[in-house]
Amino acid sequence: MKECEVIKVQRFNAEEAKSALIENKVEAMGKLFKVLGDKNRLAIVCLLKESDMCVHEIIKVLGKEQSLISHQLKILRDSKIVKTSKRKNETVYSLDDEHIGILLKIANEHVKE
Amino acid sequence: MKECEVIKVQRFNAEEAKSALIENKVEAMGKLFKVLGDKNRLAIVCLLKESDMCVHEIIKVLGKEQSLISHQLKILRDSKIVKTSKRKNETVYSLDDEHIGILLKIANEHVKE
DNA sequence: TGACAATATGAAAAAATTTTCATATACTGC
DNA sequence: GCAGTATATGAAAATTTTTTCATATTGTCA
Repeated sequence: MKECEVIKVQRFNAEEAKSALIENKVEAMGKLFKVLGDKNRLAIVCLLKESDMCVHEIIKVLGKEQSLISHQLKILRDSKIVKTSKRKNETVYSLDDEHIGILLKIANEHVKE
Repeated sequence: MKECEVIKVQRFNAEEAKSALIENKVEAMGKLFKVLGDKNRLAIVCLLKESDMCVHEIIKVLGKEQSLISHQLKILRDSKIVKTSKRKNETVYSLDDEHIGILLKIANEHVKE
């Protein structure tokens, strides 16, 4: 294969580009985006951005099955996107990290156009 | 079902919460995150953040099949995350939107911890 | 125009994810 | 301890997504 024009012009170094990818932690970022890329999980995260909530309430607002919400909450917990606390026999969920709120804000701006 | 404690305490209104979700354009945001949630697509986006590139070069850096990259580029195009221009018989890809760069930066910070 | 390089695309195969169903666990108040 | 509420979890079913394979399209240059 012949080297393409752009490479020649930019004197682009493939190895360098690839190591830049590693440094950027593409894999971990991809996992984060993937978790936020499910509509139920994202809805949960958006709700929690407004207010902490117990599982029961999330189920009520989203109108989905308890089991489904519980599974998605586990994925969100495992991804360190949400955290929990206990109140009597309820589990209260909240966002774990302020970055997530910012991420939502930027994504929302992108989508607005 | 009995109303849970958190609801009582916060006087939480489910309808209000649900309409907040619509306003936030959860669905569109979810699609954006989903697109960025694939490791190959995200790798492409990270590369393009550093420098515009033709398809050939992307393939070389990522070491994947031409067809796979081409399919993923189409998804990125359709999502308005990347745009193209022509240079002789090559197609040069670049990021379409400055928000994406910011999004990557925030996501990277979240992941760093 | 013909040959080749670069990229795109449709459809099938392979893999991963989401959702449901059944059931388990844990905690509260009596 | 018992009954009931709240939440979690494993595994199967359903669905979606990713990857591959074969082939098509488009542009360049001799």
